[in-house]
Amino acid sequence: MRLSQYFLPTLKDTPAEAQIASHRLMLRAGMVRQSSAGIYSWLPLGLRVLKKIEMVVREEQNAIGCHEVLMPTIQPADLWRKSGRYDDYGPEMLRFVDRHERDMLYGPTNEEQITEIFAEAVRSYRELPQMLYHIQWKFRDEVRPRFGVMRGREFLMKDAYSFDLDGAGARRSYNKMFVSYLKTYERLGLKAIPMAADTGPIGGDMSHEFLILADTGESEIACHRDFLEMSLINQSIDFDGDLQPIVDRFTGKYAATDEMRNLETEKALGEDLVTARGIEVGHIFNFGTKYSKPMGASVAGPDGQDVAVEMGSYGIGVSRLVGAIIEASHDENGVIWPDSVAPFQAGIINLKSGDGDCDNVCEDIYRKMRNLGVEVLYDDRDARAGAKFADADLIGLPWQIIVGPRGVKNGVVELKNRKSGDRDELSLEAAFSKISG
RNA sequence: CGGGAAGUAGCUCAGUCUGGUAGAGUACUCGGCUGGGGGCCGAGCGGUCGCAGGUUCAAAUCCUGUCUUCCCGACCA
Repeated sequence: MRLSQYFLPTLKDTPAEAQIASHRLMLRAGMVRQSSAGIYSWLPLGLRVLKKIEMVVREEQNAIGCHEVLMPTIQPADLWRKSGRYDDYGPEMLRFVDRHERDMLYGPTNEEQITEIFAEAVRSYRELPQMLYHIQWKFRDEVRPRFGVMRGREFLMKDAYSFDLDGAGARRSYNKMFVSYLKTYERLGLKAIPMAADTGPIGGDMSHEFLILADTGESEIACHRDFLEMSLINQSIDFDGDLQPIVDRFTGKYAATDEMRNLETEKALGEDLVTARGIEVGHIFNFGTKYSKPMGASVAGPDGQDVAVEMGSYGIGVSRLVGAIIEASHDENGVIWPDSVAPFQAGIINLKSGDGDCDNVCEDIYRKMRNLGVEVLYDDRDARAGAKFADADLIGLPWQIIVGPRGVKNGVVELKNRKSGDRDELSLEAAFSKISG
């Protein structure tokens, strides 16, 4: 992409309404613009990041045999009356009436919708287990939206739903999702820690929140030091095998959100206790037959008797992750994207646009990188070097190829790594191999 | 929903206390000089001062109402 032809309205000043780092940087980097409180438009750069996160999430869901669907944003109130939640949900649910005087709502979540779809289609235990997910915009009319896209009213969420014949099956589905989430967050460059969550009236130990650590997190958390070292990266996981050992490993040590903390346990941990601030980026939940019973989602079991299916739901806040990743990874100059979600893998900074030699070298690099399939943003604007550096750092290009008269004369380019700040003078070939490497 | 703050040029803000021709920086346009970390000089463009009432000869400024946004708290299946 040539920057001179792109739509990237970066800001030097921080708009007054933005207080926290991710909100400030998303506005300054031209990723989003606020429409009204908690509702945002996504501009090209922000949308690229959103789509990349979405893609990672999608791939990991597909990898465990969860099938993608797409349910509507608008749902009929009757659906929610069936589950009893129409009255329970409160003013967070945006309700309205269509032209035929039917009560409608903008979905804050989709348990009812998916349960109806499932109930209508599945009759036999032989068709179980089943897992379905979608990535869709939701709306919750928060009393007080804040933190930019992290606590918006309209937000993009991946929500998945599992259907099993019995508790043991539900546990297997839950474990699949649990491990899948660990992988997903690692791929997104995040350290996510699963923490036991309040299961409300359902009870049991089958609910976890996934929190990432960031100094500006919304709540205080505490966990065992070992969590900082745990990783699944480079491990091939057999999702059809027994996942309980992995789940046990990630739930065996102490980890608690604000309201779940136990001071005695923490005292006993001593030096091994870590306290930090966290941002919730996912929540998985087993709720048994809470929806399947009232919504009539039952199947014929092996004995021919109908049984209500055991269900679970599994959410990842996709749009929230954009902000969360920035909170976890930025400096005073701008965003530092993990490679997997960076809007562009590399940038070319032409320090002297209009200079024949510099232009030629940049064009050459630009063409070659595109041929190699590298997503590259070429800053071909007629702007000062300083302005180009500032924008490149602001939007967080992981690799920056800096082309100036000095290097061109010597047949080298300068390669800067956004994260480390390291700058090396290299041949073009060497730079390419570093970027792709 | 309780408490607090702010709405003036695209953006960041001054001016409001003490009423009297609408300001600065930045961005943008044009010209010139520049060219390795958000340049310099000059000339321009750009504002129903959130909105509605009221007081006054006169309101960005005082009064009343209202809308919007932000912050703290409560809330966040």
